[in-house]
Amino acid sequence: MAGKNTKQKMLNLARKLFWEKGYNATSMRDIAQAYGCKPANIYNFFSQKEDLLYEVLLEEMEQIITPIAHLEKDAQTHPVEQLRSVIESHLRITLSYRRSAKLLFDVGLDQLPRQRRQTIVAMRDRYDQIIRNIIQRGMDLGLFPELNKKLAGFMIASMITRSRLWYHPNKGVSISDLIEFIVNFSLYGLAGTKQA
Amino acid sequence: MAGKNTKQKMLNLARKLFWEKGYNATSMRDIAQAYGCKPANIYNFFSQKEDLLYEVLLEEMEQIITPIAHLEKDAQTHPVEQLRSVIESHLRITLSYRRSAKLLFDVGLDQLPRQRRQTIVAMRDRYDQIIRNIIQRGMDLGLFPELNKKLAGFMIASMITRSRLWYHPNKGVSISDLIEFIVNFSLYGLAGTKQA
DNA sequence: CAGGTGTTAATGATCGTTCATTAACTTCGA
DNA sequence: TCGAAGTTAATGAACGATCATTAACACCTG
Repeated sequence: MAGKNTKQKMLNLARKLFWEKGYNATSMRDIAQAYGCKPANIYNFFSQKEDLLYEVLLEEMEQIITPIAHLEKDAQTHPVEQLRSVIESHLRITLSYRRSAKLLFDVGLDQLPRQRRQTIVAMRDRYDQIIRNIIQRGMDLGLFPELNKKLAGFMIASMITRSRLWYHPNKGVSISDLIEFIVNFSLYGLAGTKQA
Repeated sequence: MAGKNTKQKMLNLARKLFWEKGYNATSMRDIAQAYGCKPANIYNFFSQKEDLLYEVLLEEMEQIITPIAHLEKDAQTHPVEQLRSVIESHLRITLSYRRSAKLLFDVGLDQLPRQRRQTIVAMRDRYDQIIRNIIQRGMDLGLFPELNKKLAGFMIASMITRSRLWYHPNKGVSISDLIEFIVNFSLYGLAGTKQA
């Protein structure tokens, strides 16, 4: 009855702890204690610790990609508006666990076996591709000069991803402010950067 | 006799392993094996594993800051040239261990006790301050509009830092190319971003 | 001989995981 | 409707592995 609920609850606690303390630094005992049970009990719902990590990373990527998947091939919307959508969506998800200061993603990927890692990496690649497509459309419209799409995409993603490390709310900069800042910075950066 | 040499050699191997595998994933056995000795032997030169980490992070920060320390108060050089210096210096050091894919810095800081962590963080803050000062000079000269220096500094540092994760040489983009790209991207981003 | 360098072995801690067992609750056939 | 059977969730204890670290002891060189 409460089964599905229990599992999701455990997963949520694991996600919280993973982000706060890192994957390896979070023990099954930690997760059990947070839930209020014994470590062994978690194995009724997840067969390995790694399963928890995998589901966390998978859900994270799905949250990031789903809202912008339609931008993969969208010749209608203005590229600038598309870029704003991507940045806003990604940044809001990134900062939704504001308390955390760990880049779970970077470290956690290595803990997964090859197949699972490839699944996640494929999603990340798809994210990168969406950004590059948008930039390409901007170039086609003459909004940006010819430039290296890959590099530009990495720059934008880097600014978003690392904000998790330094951003704190209630310091005069709202998330909306930050979105606006990165959008502007990116647009002008793109517009001015003429290089392969 | 070979004492100083031995210690430095161990430290270099530890640095290499820390960057490649991460701090916690690197055991004293790993370091000992890399050097060709037993784990206990390392304790003749370092009293704790943490000492190795501390020295690695300290040297890293010194390498980053020393070449640009004079830019903290330099009213002579053109701000654009100053920014280029910072980006070039930081990026070259960041990519000097190209093989590594771990952001040792982010994860490693938490492993240090408060005082040591504060030492490192103070150096990082000083780095941030240098960038902000440069941006301020650019604003004073009217090169950039009034903008949030902190945010802008974080953006630039983020692009540099994360390049360690994705950059691979021999893929058509040289380090010089990348420097040029980030400099341009930053300059135009700064020039166009009018926001607090 | 003295001291820096090495070895072997052990310590205590923590980790992920497994196991047998139990309690509560649901299901279902007679 | 009653009770056997099955399922789910929780428990405490233990296993084997690995970790950083230390102690006791040998070696070699000056």
